[in-house]
Amino acid sequence: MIQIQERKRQKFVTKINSLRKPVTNADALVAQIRDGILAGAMRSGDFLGSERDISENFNVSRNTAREALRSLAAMGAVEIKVGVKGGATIAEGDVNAIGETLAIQHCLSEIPEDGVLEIQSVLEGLAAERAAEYATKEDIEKLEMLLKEASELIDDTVAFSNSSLKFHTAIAEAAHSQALHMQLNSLRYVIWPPHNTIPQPEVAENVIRSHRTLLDLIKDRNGAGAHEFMRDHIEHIRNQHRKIREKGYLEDAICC
Amino acid sequence: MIQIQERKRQKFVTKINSLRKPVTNADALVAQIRDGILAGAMRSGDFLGSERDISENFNVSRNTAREALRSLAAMGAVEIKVGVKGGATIAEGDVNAIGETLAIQHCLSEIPEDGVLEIQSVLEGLAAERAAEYATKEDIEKLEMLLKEASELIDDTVAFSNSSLKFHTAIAEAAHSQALHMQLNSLRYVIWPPHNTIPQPEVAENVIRSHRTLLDLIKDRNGAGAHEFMRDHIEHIRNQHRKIREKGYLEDAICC
DNA sequence: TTCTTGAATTTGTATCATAAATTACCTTAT
DNA sequence: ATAAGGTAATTTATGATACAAATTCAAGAA
Repeated sequence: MIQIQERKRQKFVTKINSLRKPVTNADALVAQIRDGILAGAMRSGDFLGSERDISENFNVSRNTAREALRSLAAMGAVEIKVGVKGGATIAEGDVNAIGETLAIQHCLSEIPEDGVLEIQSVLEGLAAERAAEYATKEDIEKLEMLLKEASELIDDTVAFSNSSLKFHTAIAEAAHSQALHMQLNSLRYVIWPPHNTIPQPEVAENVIRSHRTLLDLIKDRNGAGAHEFMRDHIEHIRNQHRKIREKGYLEDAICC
Repeated sequence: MIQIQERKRQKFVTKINSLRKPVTNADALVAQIRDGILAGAMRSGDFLGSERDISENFNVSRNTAREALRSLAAMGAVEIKVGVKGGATIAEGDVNAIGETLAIQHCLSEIPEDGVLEIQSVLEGLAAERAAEYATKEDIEKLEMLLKEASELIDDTVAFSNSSLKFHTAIAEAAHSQALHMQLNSLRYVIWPPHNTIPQPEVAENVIRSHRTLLDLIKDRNGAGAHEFMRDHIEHIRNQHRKIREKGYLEDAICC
């Protein structure tokens, strides 16, 4: 059943709400459950009951309850299961949950991609440094494996690009900072998709060499070196994107 | 009316979808409109029609169409208006749209706040640097105004804290990087709320002095100086949070 | 002109009904 | 006793209909 009494962060919550219009019943229901999560009164795995339970507890129709649950599901706040023991439960945290939403916002805001790459440069640099400090044996093995995989895919542009992307993601994971991982994960959705092709295998080989150097720096526990190298790596990509925007084409091809 | 034929970024979209379960009709509808946005086929202001139009175009019930629109609205992808010329339109980008979702994910993921502050330190440092480079006369005036406002609110802890938060936000705006603004805006929701009280007016005066110095550096167009000062400023806060976690209390009080 | 009023449209909400998915339990056969 | 399979119960997914509330717009009154 649903019980929301605690309101530790009432003021914060009020502030968020003031930005919206809490007019409809469905919105009010969303707000109440959202606040319960933000206040810590509801945690991952807590069972909210079936749609029928919720609609009765809040004195709304099942439709309204369903709409509220759809909103919460879109935010990654609840998970909904069908069947006998089904219903809504507070979801587990998911570093990918905001990726979609952020990608949409970037599209609709027409945010200059140079600004995104600037942030990516800074954050990936930090990630490389932390990876050099905190990477486990398993992290290193995974990075070696991905590097090997990429070198075998050097002629398949799409597969190579995806593998290369996984390499960057693995570095973010090796940094062992969930916050960093989540932020980078969302930024990646914004930049990579449109330009993830690599026309020439020579370029791919350059990428492999860069990644090789980076991984060696991480294995040497050279945090400052890894940081600087990664920043240069991303700044190189940033420059190529800049060239594309200015000239409309690119002779060198983009890489990861 | 709704027409989605273009699929420039089919591959990307497929990849996102593969993470989810596109089983229900409502989800399929969400996916189609989301893909339209990501592919650039739908832009802010485009009219999607009324719920009735949508339900007929997609051969689903009004209920299903409504649920899809609720999901899209939760992602900030559409805006819904009531009345004669009402219906759903593709929303304008909103730098605050992801704040709520991200805050929820941070809550549910129980992401260590030290990691968030580390990122904040890096990004706010960058923001201060860019602000020193790109701030307009209006930006400077706004910062001066906020600083004056804060100094008058020195005895009202809550109001002072909010004003101080606005100062940081204004710096992010003065950097004139939408990407930076959006990222910082979302991170702020995570950290500030629980600890936004300042017990002692002396501490508030320290804050004012720090912000004064920072603003002067920005006015002097000293990017490197502003960057370093802001990082120290945030790292100071980060250390105080660390003390709270270790000792369970804090003698100095937290500040912004 | 300006204001009011009312009709038309569209979302918000409720209720009822059916299909599909999932679980739990019971039966049956080996 | 145990495993297999089938059946019933629960719950979401979807659809249909109805009415209330909000909003727009235009016609008509002052």
